[in-house]
Amino acid sequence: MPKTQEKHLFNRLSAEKQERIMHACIEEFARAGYINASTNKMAKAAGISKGSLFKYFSSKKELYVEVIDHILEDFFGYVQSKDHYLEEKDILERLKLVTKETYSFFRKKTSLFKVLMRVKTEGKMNVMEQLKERWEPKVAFFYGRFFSGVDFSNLALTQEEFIKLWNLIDYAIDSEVLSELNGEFSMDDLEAAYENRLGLIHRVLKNGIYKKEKK
Amino acid sequence: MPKTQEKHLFNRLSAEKQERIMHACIEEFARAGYINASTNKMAKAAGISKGSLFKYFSSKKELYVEVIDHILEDFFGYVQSKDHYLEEKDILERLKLVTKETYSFFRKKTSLFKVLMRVKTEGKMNVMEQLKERWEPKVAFFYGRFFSGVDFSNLALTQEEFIKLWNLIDYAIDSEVLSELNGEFSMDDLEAAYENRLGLIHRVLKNGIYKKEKK
Amino acid sequence: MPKTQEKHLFNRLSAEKQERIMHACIEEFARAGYINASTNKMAKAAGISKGSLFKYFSSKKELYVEVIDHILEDFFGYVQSKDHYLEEKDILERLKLVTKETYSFFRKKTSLFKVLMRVKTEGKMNVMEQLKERWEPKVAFFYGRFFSGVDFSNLALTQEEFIKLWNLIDYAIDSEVLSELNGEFSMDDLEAAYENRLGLIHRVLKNGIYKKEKK
Amino acid sequence: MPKTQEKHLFNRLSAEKQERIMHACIEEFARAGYINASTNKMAKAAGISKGSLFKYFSSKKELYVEVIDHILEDFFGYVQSKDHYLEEKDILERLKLVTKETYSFFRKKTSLFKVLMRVKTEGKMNVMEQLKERWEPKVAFFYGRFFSGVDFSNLALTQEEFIKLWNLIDYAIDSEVLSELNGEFSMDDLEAAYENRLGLIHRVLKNGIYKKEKK
DNA sequence: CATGAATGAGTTTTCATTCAT
DNA sequence: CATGAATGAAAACTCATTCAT
Repeated sequence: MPKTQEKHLFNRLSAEKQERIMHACIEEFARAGYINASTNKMAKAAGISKGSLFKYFSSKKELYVEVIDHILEDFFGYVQSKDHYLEEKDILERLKLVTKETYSFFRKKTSLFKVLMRVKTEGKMNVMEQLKERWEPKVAFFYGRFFSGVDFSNLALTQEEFIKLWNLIDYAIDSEVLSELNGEFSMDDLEAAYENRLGLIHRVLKNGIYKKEKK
Repeated sequence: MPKTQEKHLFNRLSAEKQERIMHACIEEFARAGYINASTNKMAKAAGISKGSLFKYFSSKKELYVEVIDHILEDFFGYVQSKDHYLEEKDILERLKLVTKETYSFFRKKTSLFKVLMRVKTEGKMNVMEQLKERWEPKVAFFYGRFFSGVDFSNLALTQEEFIKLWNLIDYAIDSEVLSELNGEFSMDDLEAAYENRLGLIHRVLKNGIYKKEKK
Repeated sequence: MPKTQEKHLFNRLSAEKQERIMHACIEEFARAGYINASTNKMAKAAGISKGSLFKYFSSKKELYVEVIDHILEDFFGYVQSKDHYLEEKDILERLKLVTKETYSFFRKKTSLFKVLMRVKTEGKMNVMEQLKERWEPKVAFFYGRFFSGVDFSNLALTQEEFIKLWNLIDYAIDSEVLSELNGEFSMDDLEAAYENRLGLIHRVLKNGIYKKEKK
Repeated sequence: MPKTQEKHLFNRLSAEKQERIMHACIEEFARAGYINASTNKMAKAAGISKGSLFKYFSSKKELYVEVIDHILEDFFGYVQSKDHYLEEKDILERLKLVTKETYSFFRKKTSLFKVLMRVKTEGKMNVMEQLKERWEPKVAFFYGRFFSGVDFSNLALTQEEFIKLWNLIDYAIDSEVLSELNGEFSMDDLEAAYENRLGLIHRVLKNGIYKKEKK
């Protein structure tokens, strides 16, 4: 008795087909957001029938969850593979390196980025509930890696507090950027908007998060 | 004799009815955001006909603008009336006082808060254009007040930078709170979520925004 | 006991007011046609309330009938006052003169003309039934005048046949002109379109389509 | 194997269903004209859902174009199949024959006739633009046939003038008939109304309105 | 298993008509 | 008598989801 029977129908498809479908769905969600995204267009773009799409994912909402999960899998996989930042011991410098990697990942995958930003916006829908279950362990693992080897002795914040702060910063920048950039934006626009804010934030963080130099 | 003749049809309704309609619309916009809000549901909830709703507001977009304007008017009016914070000269302490007033205003008006949070993220729609015209002068006036009498000589940030930072903080907290609290949330939840973050932020700001003491 | 009690409420209004209302209605019907004409706009343009408009005319349809009647009254009155054409004894020449007078009447009253043309188009509605009752006697009277003194001895058609032919010509030109000119048209456009066709028609009326046998 | 894959969804339906839908739409357009025709009523009458109707035809406008195209296809196909009139060399006699065939076609299809009459008068809408593209080549082909073998040497009109005249006659009769017959009319009524006018018209076309001068 | 035609409740908006004041 | 706020049926059109083939 194989225990794959509980698995999604979708997962039994060939990798190529899975990727094709995911790609089509991501593009559509990125283009239009959850509500306005058309499952019809997705099916057409993926070259499958509407019927099949709803066989693979029982509803639009579930599809959304899977799409986001797929993106996160992709992203965390990438970040994990780039761990040269671990050599940098200063936490702020390490943060800058990770941010840079994040850019370089999303630069070629703008659609993924758009979908993720939209998720935050469309928070309400209880989609989020289902997402968190999957999201959190991955995030926890990532944080574990990020902080490994960091010396907290000269920091005024605990690791937990630093994470909380980091989340806030992400949210802040994403949201503000999202409301500044109108719908259509290039990754260049995006990076410019980021740079605009990150300098200030880092300056504030620097003179705040470290213990006051004595004397 | 005021010349109300040119005023909106809506404004001629009894205060009770105006409030009933506004309330219904706010609840619906809070629940679903601009795009998904249903004018049908609003009319039904307000106990008026679809026809009447569109007599009062010529389109869904205009309705949205008026609703938000209504909320802001309400909010800024309240904040303005509470200006004891001006006595506090330290900017961070002053910020805390203002934030506290903000809480106490929105505590009883969770829906207003939700609508405003959504506005920020629905940037795209050209509704925003019309909103900005009305919004910005009010915001500018508010900032003018907030900074009056503040001594910048011991601050490492310009007023402009401070505003930018403040905006980021607002966005950060709003967004994170929004995605943390699922749809239905009490103002207690909200305040708890805020407190959770504000303490940390203020601590970081404190040791960062002031010039390093020499010696 | 005055017998005005059966009369329309409308007819008891001052001549000035009647004219003001009629004018507003005509302009609106001319602008938009029966279906799309807005009774709201009429009332507003006439400076009366919607309620009053529907007191004066029990429905939009009845209003339409009255408006058309008003126009025809106006037109037939004018044509009657210009009877110099009676001096011309040749029927075709007389017809040309009358056509010319028709132009000169409508040139200053394009809206009246538009309404009349539209009536023909929107034939179906049983508005027509009610109209005919009023229309026909006036038309009969007009025809009586038109033919007075005409020598039928050299005509191959009876008076009745000539009238039938005349009607056909009017319909033909109006309809074709209407479908050629797109909604918005000046009286110049209109006259040009007419001239374009009338020459041919007169030639055929005069001689038929075959060449005259020589000799 | 014809490559029908690019064809309309509508064309893939069973002939019976296509006919049922077309019939319902034609009846509705005939009843109410383009603007007032209700797509809801059409769907209901055809026994299909609103959704399906808009799957088959992407908009009301497109539906209208297709309906008219359908009628014209039908009509021109019929006329083409009946070309015995080509044996008649006199143009007026040939015209009579064609007119007779036209009757016999529309006798059983009154609604088709009504729709076509309405099209002519609803000139304004830019629907017409799309229609002309399809209509004109068919009409041109038909005229080409009609005049083939006709001797113009004894005609006082050019072919172009004759066509213009013919159009006028069509418009005249259609319009007058339309306004005479109120909404509901049988094809018998129609033919009677036609006969009533055509005899006169042909007489005038032949000789003009004046008696022939004695030689 | 895959398909895609069919569905119908839903959307925003309009406007002739009524009726309480 | 005059008013004009209120009504609600109707319009064209969309789209996630189902189910017979």
